[in-house]
Amino acid sequence: MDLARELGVSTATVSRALNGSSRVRPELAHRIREHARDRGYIANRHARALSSNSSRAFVGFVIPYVDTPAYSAVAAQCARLLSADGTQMILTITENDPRRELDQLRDLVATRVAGVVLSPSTGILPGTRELLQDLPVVQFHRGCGIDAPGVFSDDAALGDAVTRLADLGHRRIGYIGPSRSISNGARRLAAVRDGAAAAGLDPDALAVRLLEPATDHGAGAARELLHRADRPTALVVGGGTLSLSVAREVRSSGLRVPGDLSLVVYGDPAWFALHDPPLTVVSVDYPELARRAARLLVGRIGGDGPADDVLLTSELHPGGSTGPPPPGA
Amino acid sequence: MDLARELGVSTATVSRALNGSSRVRPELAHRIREHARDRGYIANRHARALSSNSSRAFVGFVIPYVDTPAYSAVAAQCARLLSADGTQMILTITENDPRRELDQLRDLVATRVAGVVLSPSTGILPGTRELLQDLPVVQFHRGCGIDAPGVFSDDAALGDAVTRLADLGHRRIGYIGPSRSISNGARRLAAVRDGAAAAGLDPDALAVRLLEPATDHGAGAARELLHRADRPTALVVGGGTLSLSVAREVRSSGLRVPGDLSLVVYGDPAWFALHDPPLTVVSVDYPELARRAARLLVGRIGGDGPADDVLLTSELHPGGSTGPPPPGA
DNA sequence: TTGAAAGCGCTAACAG
DNA sequence: CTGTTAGCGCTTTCAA
Repeated sequence: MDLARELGVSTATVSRALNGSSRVRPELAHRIREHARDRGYIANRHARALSSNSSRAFVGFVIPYVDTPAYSAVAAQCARLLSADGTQMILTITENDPRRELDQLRDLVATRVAGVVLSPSTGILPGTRELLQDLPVVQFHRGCGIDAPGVFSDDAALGDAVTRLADLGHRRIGYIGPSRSISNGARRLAAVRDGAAAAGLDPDALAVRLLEPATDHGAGAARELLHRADRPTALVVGGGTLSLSVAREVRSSGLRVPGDLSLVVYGDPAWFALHDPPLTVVSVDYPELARRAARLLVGRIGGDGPADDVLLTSELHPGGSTGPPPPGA
Repeated sequence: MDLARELGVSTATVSRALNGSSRVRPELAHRIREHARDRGYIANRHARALSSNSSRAFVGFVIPYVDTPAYSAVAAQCARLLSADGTQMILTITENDPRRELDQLRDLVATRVAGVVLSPSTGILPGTRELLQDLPVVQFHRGCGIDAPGVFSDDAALGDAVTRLADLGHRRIGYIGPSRSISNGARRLAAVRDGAAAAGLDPDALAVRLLEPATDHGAGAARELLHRADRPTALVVGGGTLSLSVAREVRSSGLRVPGDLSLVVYGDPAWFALHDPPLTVVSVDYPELARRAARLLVGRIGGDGPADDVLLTSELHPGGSTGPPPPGA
């Protein structure tokens, strides 16, 4: 209104000029924009959102944690990509608590977000499911059973790792990974079992330890496995945070890697290269995962038809931590 | 309006009931809330923000990156703490680009955020400074010259590290850290120099290499230092990402740690414990940093008077990567 | 091409 | 305690 008054035009014209409508005389539009800039005018997004009820001004990004490479990399990328569109990303941490998840989702609906990127918590609530139904959603990293596309890692490289270990002669292979109650836990375990089967090993003969997220850091499971009489000659880990603690536990067990024990971990090869020898790592291209998620969300918001899941190929990044089993075993 | 009609009351009463005003008959209030819940009513935050012009519905969180432990941990904590208040955190990545920073800040002003947590980019723009003036701001990790409190690490442990190395007998100490153009780069260099001086060493005799953020990963600087005729017998690194690449470079140089070279890095001890021997690490309590930042911001928003900077004590986490210099040196 | 005016969904005086 | 009503700052018909 101020601008309109000062320039002797109507608010409608100002609005049109500022929004780049072609239905205003270019010269006038230019003058208005100039004046707005000089005055340091910044349009109120709330008013805008309230008025034109359809906008992609905000999206939600709902994840269990962010202080983990997987999530932080993707959060960063998404915020970056979306901001280019003028879309603001509201970051929300569930800590894997279904109750929080629901509350936060409700808050996001309250700000009428255009869509949501979601990495669901473990025990997703019915109310949450309901909210999600009338919202463009992209699942990411983990899935819950809702009808929305998602971007995931195929985690096939975990299977490759097992196959390769079996080919090296390992017969007692251990696997420590996230619980099956998370979708990616189930997927990773399946990959590992497939890998064993592919090499002619009985999947049920694997020494498997599945852990609830953030409950335990895997050190206990590793210790237990490594102190058994028939301890595995190779250990595969299916989670980033788990990998760190398992690697530490292996170190403190005094076993030599790969002499006594072959070790394959999950996460960022750059960090696991600190280990001596550099660890063999199953990794995913997180920035790419993020790009796909962002693109998918934009598509959903844009009203594109039903989209397919994106399954990114995981990679087995060879290090020096795998070798033949020790002679005695 | 729907709720009001359906219950035969006015919108004002509904609003009051939903906002927990005491000026409505408890029984009625209860009935209204119940009905709202059943209908799945979720109040529009934009309308709310527009109407009651003062709200802490949104805050901005503006940082150069988030896929780095320092920032991701703090982002997570802040989002967590603020969401307890019903405040939504808009995450924004500048990539250390002043232009983006300004744009994003302008967008945040457009959504009338109650305040901003900011880790300024290197060459902050005048326009940015101006925007920041009439906004509750908390600086974090880095500072720019604006009049706003901040939370930082004191980085004094970097100085302790140098002192300790000098006490072990090291005379040629190298330092690789972030450029002085970032405030924490300057602070860390100062800490290192102080540490040298405290041990009776000439600060100017340190072999210092300062790097622009994200331009170079420190490997080059490390290589150069380690291949000099009078190569340092100890190396201190003043940045998390730098530490990783320097550690790798040291590894590939073939020098033994700490036999040939003592090494002190910066970051999360848990990760650097992967190295053999575990590296000595200068670390900061990031969750605590986040808590302080969140608390400070809430204070600012609440209109508390001028607040002081928070300087968190950094810690020297001893590993096995420091020892006396090699006999010959 | 421009203007007048009616909302968007809520809160907050101001009355009663 | 409750209702009426006037905005909050925009966008968007509908006319001109």
